[in-house]
Amino acid sequence: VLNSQPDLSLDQVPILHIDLDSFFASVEVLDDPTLRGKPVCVGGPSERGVIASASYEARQFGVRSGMPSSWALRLCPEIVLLPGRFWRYEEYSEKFHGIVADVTPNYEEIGLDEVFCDLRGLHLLGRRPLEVATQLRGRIQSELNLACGVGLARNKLFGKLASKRSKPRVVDGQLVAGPGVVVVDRATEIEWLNELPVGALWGVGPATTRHLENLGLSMVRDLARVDESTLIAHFGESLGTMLAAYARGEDAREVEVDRAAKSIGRDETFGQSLVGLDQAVVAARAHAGIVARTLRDRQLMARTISVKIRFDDWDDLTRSQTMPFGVDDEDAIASVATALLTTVDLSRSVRLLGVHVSNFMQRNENTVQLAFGLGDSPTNVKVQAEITSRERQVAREALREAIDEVRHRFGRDAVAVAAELGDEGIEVRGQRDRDVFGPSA
DNA sequence: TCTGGGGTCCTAGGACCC
DNA sequence: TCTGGGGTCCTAGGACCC
Repeated sequence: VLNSQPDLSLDQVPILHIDLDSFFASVEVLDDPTLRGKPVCVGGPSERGVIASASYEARQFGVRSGMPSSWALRLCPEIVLLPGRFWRYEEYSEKFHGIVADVTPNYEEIGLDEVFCDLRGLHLLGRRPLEVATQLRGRIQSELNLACGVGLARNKLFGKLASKRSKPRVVDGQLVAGPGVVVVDRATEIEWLNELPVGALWGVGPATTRHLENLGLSMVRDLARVDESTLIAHFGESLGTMLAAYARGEDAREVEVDRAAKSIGRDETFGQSLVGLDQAVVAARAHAGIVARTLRDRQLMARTISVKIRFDDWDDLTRSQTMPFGVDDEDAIASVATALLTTVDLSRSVRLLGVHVSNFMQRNENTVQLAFGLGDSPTNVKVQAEITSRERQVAREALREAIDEVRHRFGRDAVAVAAELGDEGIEVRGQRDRDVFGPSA
C-alpha cells in the first residue's frame, strides 16, 4: 500500500480499477492443470504471430505480451504456445463481470479482463473503498481461481497505475509478489507520478514517447513543467490538453457504463501473403460472412464498409464507402468490399486483409432493407413473398448505386490502369465486373 | 530478433449546405 | 466581380489500448 493511511473515504478514492493477472494464460492453466508451473503463452504461431498473454513463469524468461512469438520461443524454447480459445475467455469474463455487478452497477468494461468502477454510489451503504476492493479481489480468487490486481484512486489515471503497481513483478528474473491492492493517497500521488517515465501515462505510446523524448521530456516531472499551449502546438488540441492534465495528475474521464460498439471487423494476417485481386476477394468474402453474422446477432445494420490492406513492407491502406442505407448480409458487404479492393493496386503481396463495418443503425431504423423470414400461413407466404421480392429489388438497386459510386470515385485511376494494360486491361476489368456483380451480388 | 486481432479516438482535407 | 464563416458528413491515415 502506497500510503500510510489506506482506509480513505469514498470521496477521496472513488475510482477502482481491477486487472486480471495474465488472463488468457491463467484460463488455459485452469482448464488443463498439467500446465501449472510451466511457461504458458497464448498467441499466434511462431511465424507472423505475437504473444497475447504470458504466464509469470514465461515472463521470468523476459517474455511479454505483444512480443513476436518467434522472439518468445528464442528466449524460452520450452514455452507452451497455445492458439487461444476466445469463447472460453469470454465465459470467464462474464463471470468476472457478474461478480463486479454484484457490488456495483456502475462499472465500465475494458477488454475482457479489466474494469473501472465508480464507487460513489456505495456511499449510502456505508461502505469503505478498501473493504470493497479486498472483497472483490477475494471473490475473484475464490470463485474463479483467478488472481488480479486492484487500484483505488481519485481518478482513472491513478486507478490504472495503482492496479499495475499492485501486481507481481519480475526483478532480475525472480518473481516478486505484489500487495494485491494499492490505494493512492492524494498527499503523495504527485511525487509518485513525477518519478514515472512519460510512457507510463495512459495514451502515451511508442510514437508519442519518442516525440516527447526528442523534446527532452522523458519523465512526467519534465512534462509537468511545460505549458499546455506548448504541448498543444506539438501534439494537437486533444493530446496536448490531455498530456498537460495527466502530468498534473488530473483526469476528468468518467466511468462509462454500457458503451455501445461503433465498429465491427475481421482482420487476418496470412501465413503466406496473398497475391492479386482474386485471392483478396476470396478472403474478403470469408471476412464479410463473419462480420455479417455478428451484425445480425446484435440486431444492427451498418452504413459504412471498409477494407484494410497491409502489404509485406508494412505499408497500410484503407478504403471505405458509406451508403445511405444499412446492410447486414454477407453478399452486400462482400460486394462493396470487392468493389473497394478493385480500386487498390494489388501487384504487391498482401500480408493482412481486413473487412470492417461501422456507422450502425438499429435494424428497424433502416428504410431500405432486405426482408427476412416469411409468414406462417400460405396466404402470408404469398403476400410477404411479393413484398420481399420488391424490397429485395430496391435493396439491390441501392447497393448497385453504392458500388457504382466506388467505381466513380476511383474512376480516373481505373482508366489509367486499363490504359496501361492495353487490350488485356479491358479483359481484366471485365473479370472484375463479374466478381462484383456476380450471381451472389 | 520483426511485429495479432479486437477495438476507440483524433486530425486534416474536401464537399456541400446555409 | 470577389468574397465570409459555421456546421456536417465523409474519407484516409495514424496512434493508442487490451
